[in-house]
Formats: sequence, C-alpha cells, structure tokens
Amino acid sequence: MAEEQQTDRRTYHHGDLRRAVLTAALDVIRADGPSALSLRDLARRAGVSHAAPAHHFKDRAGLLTAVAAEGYDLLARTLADADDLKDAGVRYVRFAVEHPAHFQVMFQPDLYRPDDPELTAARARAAEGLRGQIAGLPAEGRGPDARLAGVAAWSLAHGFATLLLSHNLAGPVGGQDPAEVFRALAGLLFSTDDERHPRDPGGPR
Amino acid sequence: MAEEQQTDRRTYHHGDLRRAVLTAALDVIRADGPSALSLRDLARRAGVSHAAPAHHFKDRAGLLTAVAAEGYDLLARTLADADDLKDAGVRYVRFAVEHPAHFQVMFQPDLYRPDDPELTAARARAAEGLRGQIAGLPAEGRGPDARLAGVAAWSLAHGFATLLLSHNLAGPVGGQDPAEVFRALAGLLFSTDDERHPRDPGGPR
DNA sequence: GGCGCAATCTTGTCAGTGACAAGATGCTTG
DNA sequence: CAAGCATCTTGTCACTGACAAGATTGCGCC
Repeated sequence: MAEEQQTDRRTYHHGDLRRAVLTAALDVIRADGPSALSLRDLARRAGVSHAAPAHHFKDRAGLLTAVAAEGYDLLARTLADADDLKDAGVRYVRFAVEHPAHFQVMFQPDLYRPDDPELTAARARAAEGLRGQIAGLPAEGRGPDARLAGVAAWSLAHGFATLLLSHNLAGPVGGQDPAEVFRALAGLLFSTDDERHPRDPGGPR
Repeated sequence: MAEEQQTDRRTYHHGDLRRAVLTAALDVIRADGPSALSLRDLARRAGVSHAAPAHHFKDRAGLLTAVAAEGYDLLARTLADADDLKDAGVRYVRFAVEHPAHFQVMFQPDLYRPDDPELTAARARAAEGLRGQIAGLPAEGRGPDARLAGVAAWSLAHGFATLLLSHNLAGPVGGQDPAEVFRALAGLLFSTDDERHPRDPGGPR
C-alpha cells in the first residue's frame, strides 16, 4: 500500500493530497488514537514533504477539525434516512462502529476548532435529524418532556457507542452485533410496555 | 508566579513530587485536555528539573496510567456507597462532573497502559459496585435480561456524562444541576410503570 | 554516631515534532 | 502564451519525550 503513495509519485503535485492525508489520519487514529497523530508521519505516508499538509489544513487542529466536520456530515446523512427514533439510535451506534476515528475526534472538542463554520453547519444538520425523530415520537412513548426524552435517547446511544469503542463492553456484548444489542437496549427505554417486557424476541418493526 | 512551588523550594528533594505532578496534570487536563499535557511543563510547575517526573511515572503513559487508576479508585469508593442502581447512576454522573480530568482519561485507553495491575484492580472494584446494584434490582424493573439492564444503565449514565463533559448538552440541560437532570433520565429507564407514565394508571407487567 | 545504600533529583543530550518563512514548480485562465 | 495562483519543497527554530550519567539526600543498619 505504501508503494504507490510513497515512491511512485513522479509529478510535483500530488493530485489529491488533502484526501490522502485525511484517510491516512483516519487510519492512524483508528489504530492508535488521536494522540498518535503526527503531521510529519502523515506527510511521509503520502510521499510528500513534511510541510505539504499544512497548506491544506493549516495545522494539527485544522486537520482534526476537517475530520470532525466530515464525521458530522456522514452522521447527518445517516440519520436523515432513519425510520424512527429507535432506528436513528441503531444508526448512531453503527456509525460509531464503522467510523470509529471520526467518532472519537468528534466528541473531543479540545482537539479541534469547535467554532469552525463548516463543522458547526454539519453538526447542526446532524442535530436536526435527531430532533426530527423525537418530534415524531408518539406522545405516550416519550414521557412528559420531549426534550428529556431526546437527551435520554442520545445519552443511551452515545454511551453505548463510547463504551463499545473504549473496549468496555467486551464482556457483556461478547461477539454479538453491536447494532442488534443496542436495538434491545432501546427497547428498554422507548417502547410500548409489552415491547418493554417482550415474550418473543423477534420484535415488531 | 507560583513562588512556593517554583522558587521557594530550598531542599534538594521536593517532598511530595508525585502528588504535585499528579495534581498539576489534572489541572492541565481539566483546562485544555490530555493532549495539552507536557511532562516538562508539569516539571516547571512543580519547580523541579525536566527529568524529575520520569522517576515517579516512567513516561507520559505512566503518568496517565496513574491518573486513570486514581480515577477508578475514586469511582469505586463513590459507587460503593450507592443506595440503588439509580443512585449509582447519579453518583456516576456526579463523579464525572467533579473529576472531569480523571473521567476523560479513564475512558481513553490509548492514552495509558490498560494492563497495569493497580489500574485493573481499581477498575474491577468499580465494576463490582455496579454489578452489585444490578443484582439488587427488582425483577420487574430490569426486564428479561439482567446483563442487558446493566449495559443500559451504564450506557445511559456514561453517555450523559460524556455528552455533558464534551459540552454537547449546554442547550437541553441549561444551567440545571446535571445530577438532578440525570435522575429524571434514569426515571425513564428503570422504574415502575406508573413512574414512567405519571398519569397512565394501567400498569401491565 | 556514622557508614553505605537506595531513592530522589539534576544536567546533558538526541531524535522527533509543529509551526513558520521563503523559494520552486506547474496548472489555469484570460 | 504569459501572468497569477495553488501546490509543494527546503530550511529553520523552539519545544518535547526519552534516556544516560552524575549529584544530593534521607534512611536503615551496624
């Protein structure tokens, strides 16, 4: 994988350095966490000089801002297609599992610039998706305070995803599909009461 | 500027350098996150030479391992006094709010050495506290699978705490006491059904 | 009391890093 | 085809973590 990027580049310009650095960064973060990120290392992986990435991302915080923004954008697109609140939660968890590097960075605001316009826009889009699903909840299913229900749903999904990524649920969920486990969890929170104490696990849709 | 720590130390030995470096580290993490940690900066704050901390913590990972271990120990002590599962959740959230630096480090295993014996012991103690509260749950309150109920409770508390610390709940919870807000959240998850639907009289089981 | 040892701290050093400045290269557009 | 600009390179500086070797001191033990 290193060949093409490191040595085969004969042109002065890389072609798509921004994307190359971003994906390399995601690889490193997924493997060793954001603290293992080194701009110079990313430059080496892309086969360019040590100062090349700075032109696309300004500095380290800029790179991580781009990662977070891309993450919020991906999340927003995922949530936009959700059927209901439970499905949105499942998608939230699936997003975290499939894009762990994005997810990790998104929720460590000290790593990037939280006031970046592109990032805040993407984050607003993601939040809008969640808000919509909460508004669509049946009145009996969400308790007295819709805002509280939203915080509860988000907390449950976010906590499950975070614990999963920090390897704290290896015991309880074992080798099962995280999204399916979370579907069961969500059933405990928001559901009709018979769904809450189910007789048959092959639940309704 | 920091007279006592920087200049007034007349003895060759610091006295309690380990504690001094640890608290300085917690200050920095609370203010700017773990990525802003610099061993040399901590040494300066403690008024010792740049290599002094290494003798107590070996390296950066060693320092953060000590922080995480101390965090798990504090958490275990807090959870040990809990009345029930809901109270344990409230204490979990309160711990995160009162010890944000510990909490942040604890759940970023890539920052420290997760197999450190002292740390794993403290973590086991904390987990034991949670497990005990789950076992004490009334059968109707926890659904069909106790393990699932535990994951749900932990996820809810952990997600709420994490979102809180990453400044993602500034809008919804406003200036309210986080612990109280969480108490309401916990009411949505585990409760008798009439507590869950305050007006709804029919409590099927 | 004092000797020796180990813990603690200091000084010195090296490679790696982020950030910045100034120059080289080549695409693009008028 | 020439000017302009985005892209990339080379060079540099202060800072950092890690390690090695020496200085200082507290402490147990005779």
